Amino acid sequence: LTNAGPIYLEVAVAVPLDHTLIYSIAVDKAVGLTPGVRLLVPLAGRFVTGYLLALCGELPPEAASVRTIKPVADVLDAFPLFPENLIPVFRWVAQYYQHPIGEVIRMALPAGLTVKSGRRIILSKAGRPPLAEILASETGKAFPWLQVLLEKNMLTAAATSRVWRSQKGRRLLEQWRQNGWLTIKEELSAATVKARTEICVAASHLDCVDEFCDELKPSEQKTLRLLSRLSIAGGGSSIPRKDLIKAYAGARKALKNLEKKRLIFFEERQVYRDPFGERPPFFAQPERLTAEQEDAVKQVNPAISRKKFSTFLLHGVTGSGKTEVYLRAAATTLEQSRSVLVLVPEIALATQLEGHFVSRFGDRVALLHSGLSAGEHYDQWMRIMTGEASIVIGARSAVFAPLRDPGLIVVDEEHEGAYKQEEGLRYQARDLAILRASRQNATVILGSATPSVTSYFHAINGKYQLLTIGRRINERPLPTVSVVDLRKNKNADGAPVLFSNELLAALNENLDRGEQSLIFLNRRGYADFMLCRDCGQTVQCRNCQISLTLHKDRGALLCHYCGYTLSSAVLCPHCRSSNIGAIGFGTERLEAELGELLPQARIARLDRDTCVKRKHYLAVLNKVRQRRVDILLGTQMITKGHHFPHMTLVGIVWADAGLGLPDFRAGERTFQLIAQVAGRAGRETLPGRVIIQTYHPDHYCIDLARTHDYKNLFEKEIQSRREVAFPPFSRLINIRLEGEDPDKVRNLAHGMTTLAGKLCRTRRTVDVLGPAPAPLAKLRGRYRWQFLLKGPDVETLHAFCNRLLSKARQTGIKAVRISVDVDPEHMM
DNA sequence: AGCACGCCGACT
DNA sequence: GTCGGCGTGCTC
Repeated sequence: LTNAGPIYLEVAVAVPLDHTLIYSIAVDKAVGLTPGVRLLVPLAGRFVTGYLLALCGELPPEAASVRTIKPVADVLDAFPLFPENLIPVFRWVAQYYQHPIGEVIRMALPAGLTVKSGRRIILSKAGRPPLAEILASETGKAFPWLQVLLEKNMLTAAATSRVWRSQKGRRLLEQWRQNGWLTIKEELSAATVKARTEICVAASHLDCVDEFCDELKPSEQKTLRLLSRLSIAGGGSSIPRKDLIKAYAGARKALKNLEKKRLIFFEERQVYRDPFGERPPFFAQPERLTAEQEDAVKQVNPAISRKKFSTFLLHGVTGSGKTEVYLRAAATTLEQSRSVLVLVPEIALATQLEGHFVSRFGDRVALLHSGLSAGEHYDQWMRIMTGEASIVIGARSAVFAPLRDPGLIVVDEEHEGAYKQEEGLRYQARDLAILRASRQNATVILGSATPSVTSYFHAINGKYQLLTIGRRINERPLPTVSVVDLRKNKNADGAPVLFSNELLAALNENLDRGEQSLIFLNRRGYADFMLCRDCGQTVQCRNCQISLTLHKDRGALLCHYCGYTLSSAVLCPHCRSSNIGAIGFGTERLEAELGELLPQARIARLDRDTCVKRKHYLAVLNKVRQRRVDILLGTQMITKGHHFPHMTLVGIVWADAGLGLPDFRAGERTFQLIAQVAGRAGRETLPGRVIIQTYHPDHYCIDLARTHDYKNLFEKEIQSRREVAFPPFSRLINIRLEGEDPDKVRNLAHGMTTLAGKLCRTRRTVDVLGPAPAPLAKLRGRYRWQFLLKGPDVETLHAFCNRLLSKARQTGIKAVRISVDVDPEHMM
């Protein structure tokens, strides 16, 4: 380098800033610095984590106006955490979803890697304050944390940060420091996740162990032989010390001696925590493919070999063997020395697919999902980053997996709502999969038995290539579906029933035959709500104004949105009556009632309440597989991905539960749900049967689900979308306002909508819908309003949205938080 | 986010 | 008059 000026770095800081910042670093410190490493950078009087995006030799023009370019404080990584070619993807995501880029990167990376500066209070040994005296005084009452300080002699970083935030607390601390009573230690909050290492042993001369043995003690001989045997079996790699000691207790001492004699040496090696927990079941490769599978593979594989971006929609009925197509495509991709990313909608779901991939590709598979501990997540991430794992299976956030060169991205069950993140960065992982593939010249396979209307629309219009598998493996017929009208099923006092006579009779028959049944309900908890039988009011959450759900296990009423909990032994909050009871139904109530109706049946329940632990979930599924369960009862969770050969009956308790939701996709969702549950019935040699209970037997979604008629459902839905110009005929942005003052929020919502209306008149292409109170009008103590922007494409909407927000900011936005949801899926 | 700066009410 | 509350704007 001719000039010795500093190197400038473009850094995305992990705070809500919508642009990147420029820092400097001395040339000698920049040696080997690559984009993708974390940096510690000064920002407004503190230190925060930043991600290095780019290096440049001279000051970029956009930073010319900056008063002082600060030098980075530290380089936190020796190796990058993500490949450089992901950076354009991060930039795109930040732009498209209108989210700060540093936050985008932070959420893409494994949790626990963000460092920032903090403070800790330590009481001095000398010159102690008269604490006991102070505690009894006014000061003591004002600062309850003084008690902790007296007992422990220090405060944790978290506690200190709380004290520091209040001016009074800060002032007190500063004063005490001047008195010499305490020290305020400025330190970095340690990153919570680190690589785990273990000590491994390797022999210095592996091939001639016997030569040395004569001069060694028996224990040393034995240890050396054991080491050489294991080492050869492991392909010459070093062996964990603990494994040797486990195999031969005398190895501990012998190893020390052997090291002194220079016959072995120790090394520290990074180990990966095993995320699989229980090993997934083994699946053999099928001998042959069906004609339709063959056809799909023949179209996908050449596309993968071409190494150009292309998207396939694989529409295959349940049980048609889509997984085998994924596996063949994955094998082809690996042959090209490229890697594979497989997205699945939920953690629980991964097991089945994971089993197939592990059976076929062994330890080249890495798993990424929220069920992993922070350490496991980090380990998997690093296995992917180093290229040790070339196949990644993961939930939503795995779309950011640090694969250098993905050649294939599979999105299984692409219609699933779980691909949309509904908090913070509101991204659609399926859409991002396609975007990432387009940037990295990869092939995408979107797989589903019930594709989203939008994806299918793109497929028949040539944007994607449509692959259809209409027949199930071995020509197994689809289950017969019957619909039961719940309106005609009431018990003696006119109350609705949970189990119609038809469903009960079928359950009984199945029990007699020794076959398994599945009962599906789209609800959680014991009951929907508590109803006062005197005044007719329900018990609602005081924060969210929605009905509380009764959990009999805990004897508690629970708000499923904010977690507010109340004892279930309540009086009516409106009229103080004690004549109050549960109404509606959830899985717990179903379980209880079913237990009474069919006392001889072995019943198991799976829903999010029982599924917090993945281990428990796997154990229940195993019980079902081993036929130690007659009836499996559950929510969404049980609707997909599993394969139970003896499950021949599926009952859907209340099929139209979702039809009333304020959502233009409600019809599509209901159909998908029914079709997915029905697909669980009769997947092996036994024929399957489905019974749908509903209050709307004539609704087209229910009727078309009965006849497994996806094409017709699509036609009906696309027709109505066209009429009202909803996606895919337009794009949407939902703007949410929330704040503690209901009037301020409502006024701003109206003000912004009026403003948007005025802007519309100049730009005819955008429509404004609303404002309306959000369906959850009050959540976590905050009032919420929203309005929709509808336009021909996202670019137009972005531009419109930016103008609207900047105009609104000029007028003033006070005490209201505005968040933007691009391509909203749920209007909650 | 979280820090500095700046503007208003309640105290010495 | 100052102290301390919180609201606004900027961070390289």
